[in-house]
Amino acid sequence: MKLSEGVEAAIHSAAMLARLEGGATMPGSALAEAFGLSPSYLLKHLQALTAARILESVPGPAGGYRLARPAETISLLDIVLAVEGPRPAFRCGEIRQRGPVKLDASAYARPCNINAAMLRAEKAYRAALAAERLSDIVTEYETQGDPRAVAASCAFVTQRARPQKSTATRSNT
Amino acid sequence: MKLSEGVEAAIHSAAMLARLEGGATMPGSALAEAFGLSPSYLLKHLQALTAARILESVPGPAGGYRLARPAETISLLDIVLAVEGPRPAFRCGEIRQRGPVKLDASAYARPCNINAAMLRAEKAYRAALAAERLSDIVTEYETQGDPRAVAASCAFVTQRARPQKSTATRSNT
DNA sequence: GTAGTGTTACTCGGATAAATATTGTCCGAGTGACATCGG
DNA sequence: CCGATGTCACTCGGACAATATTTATCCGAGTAACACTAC
Repeated sequence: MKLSEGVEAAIHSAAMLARLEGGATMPGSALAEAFGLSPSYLLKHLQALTAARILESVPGPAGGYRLARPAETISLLDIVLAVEGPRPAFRCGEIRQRGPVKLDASAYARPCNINAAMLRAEKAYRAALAAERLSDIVTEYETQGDPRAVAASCAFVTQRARPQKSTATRSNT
Repeated sequence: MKLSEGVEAAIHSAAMLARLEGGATMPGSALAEAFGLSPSYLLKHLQALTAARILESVPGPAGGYRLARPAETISLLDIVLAVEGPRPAFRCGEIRQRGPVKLDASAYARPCNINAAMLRAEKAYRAALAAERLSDIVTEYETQGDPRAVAASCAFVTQRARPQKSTATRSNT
């Protein structure tokens, strides 16, 4: 039972993107720099999130990624499934039928008890993941997190964010 | 989130061993044959279960494996942890500290919110797995399972089981 | 007939290769911003 | 001075290796049963 390493990066990226405002975007390279990851690899997971309709990608200069839905409607389960795939962790291979004893197919009509038990547990896992909303994660972080870390990440977001339609301050030339 | 293939084999093997009576044992080769698996590979997982004090191994002829504890005290969590390892699926790499922003270590004293959320969900998963006792699995199987399949597996167990101290029937000779 | 003894076959155990999935990297296509040129 | 246009740099997207984990296999150590021999 090993969870992909990229899940952590995906959740952190989504949490940072959730702090953007007004449809602003942030390039994947900035996210990779924020977490000390190789940009090319993080892109792979961001693409998976985009394919799952969790993120939106804006191409071109001043482009980047942005949440496709409000953070309130995104759960950790959505992110995990997008990165790891929708298949359950325990996949019953029906080894009970592979023995030397050959029975009629009707004898295996009932699902495997062991598979059912494992899926029950996994259902509880997914329910717990679904209960963890991205908005709660961000709120909890901004509220209970260390003020210095929050300020630093907020500054990073402000610095690297790309407004939706070049509303840049343009202080100088 | 992919669960090892051997977990299924381990649980099925444990469930079959739970149906033995009076300290009888069953060799790993019989278990492998029952599920159509390569004996050498199944042995690896049975060894893991033995190392975790879930199974007992009896060497020599007429030897084999046997539950080390009553089935009521064995949960699916025990088996999963024995095969997959005790480490949690989500392992926080503290990527929040790997960014270019260097803060004092005290800023990261509080645990990562994302890690905490993932561990909460995994805690629910483990609790659900711990609630699934091996004895319940076996009872449910014998009660609600297809009678033909139950009879066949019971016959297999009776045929391949090795009594504890050669109490063989010795009908002829 | 009984006890002792050597052999034998069967078991588990750990160390060793192959296959697969994950991780990491690279290059190409697309797009909007910017500078330049013309009116 | 304003607009159109061409160039460019930056972005994402998918295809290609390297590594780690999982899967599968083999060979060796140990043990108790079995057969044989001696008494």
